[in-house]
Amino acid sequence: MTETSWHEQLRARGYRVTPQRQLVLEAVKECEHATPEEICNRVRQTARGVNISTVYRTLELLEELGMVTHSHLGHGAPTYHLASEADHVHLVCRGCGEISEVSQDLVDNFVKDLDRSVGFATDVHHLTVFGRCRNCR
Amino acid sequence: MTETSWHEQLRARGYRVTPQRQLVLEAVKECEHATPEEICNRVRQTARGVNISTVYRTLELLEELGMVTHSHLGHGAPTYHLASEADHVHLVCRGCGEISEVSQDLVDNFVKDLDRSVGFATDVHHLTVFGRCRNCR
DNA sequence: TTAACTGCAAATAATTTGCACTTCG
DNA sequence: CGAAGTGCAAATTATTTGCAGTTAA
Repeated sequence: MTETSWHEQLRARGYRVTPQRQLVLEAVKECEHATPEEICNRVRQTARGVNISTVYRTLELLEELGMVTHSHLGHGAPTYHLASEADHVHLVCRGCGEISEVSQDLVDNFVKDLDRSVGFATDVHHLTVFGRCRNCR
Repeated sequence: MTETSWHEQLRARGYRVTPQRQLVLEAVKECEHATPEEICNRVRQTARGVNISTVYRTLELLEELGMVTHSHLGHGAPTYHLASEADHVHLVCRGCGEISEVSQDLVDNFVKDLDRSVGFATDVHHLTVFGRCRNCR
């Protein structure tokens, strides 16, 4: 999505382009897998800060617009990342806590099976698999 | 697991068998997919109540013993169920919110693929798939 | 008897909300 | 100008913790 296109997308829906929204989106781009808190801190490193409430409200909006998605990678807060870069599935190791990513190809068959057998359309972007990595099993 | 065997399992590890622990386990059995809060309320319908802290502490213990597991089925609190009945994977529909279950056979291939390609041992009991069900897609 | 357990109240963490003030368009 | 957005502080929700009193073994 180009810079101007998401601005227009916002305006078309009656939303406004504000510095806060631009900063939050920037922060999501820069630090993949960031919690709302982390995004807030990141933005605060710039001249202009943002309030944590605004971060939550903005992430909700950006998610509604389909620009970002979130995953639950552990017990704590969810992590956000660009939807356009969410072409992978997260593997979370319960042993060392490491988060790795595998390409979507690996889940294609699984997704097809779910569709065929129960008509379920999987949201692959939101798929997180818990278990143990090669080193910890 | 038999009634006595888990009592022994507790004692063998220096833990005690208390009425609260028995009641919480009962509640988990009775209401599948219950949050800690719901479990607490369930137990409170009996003569003896339990404190919510005790519910949390007990669930943690039972999970450590491998008797219960939990899933994150939505934004709220996690839901607990018997490990022995966790032979299924949860599908959560973003449209109607319905939670359905599919047998583990369906994910077998996926699990094998993950193992083969990256050596990851999937915890199938904890796998939750978000998406849209047949009616809502 | 005594270490483990529980209840209670207070602390923490994550998130949401009401409202007065600010700003984009 | 006026509706949309923001900051701030207070409210909520989910969970954890310290501690003094209780209980299983």
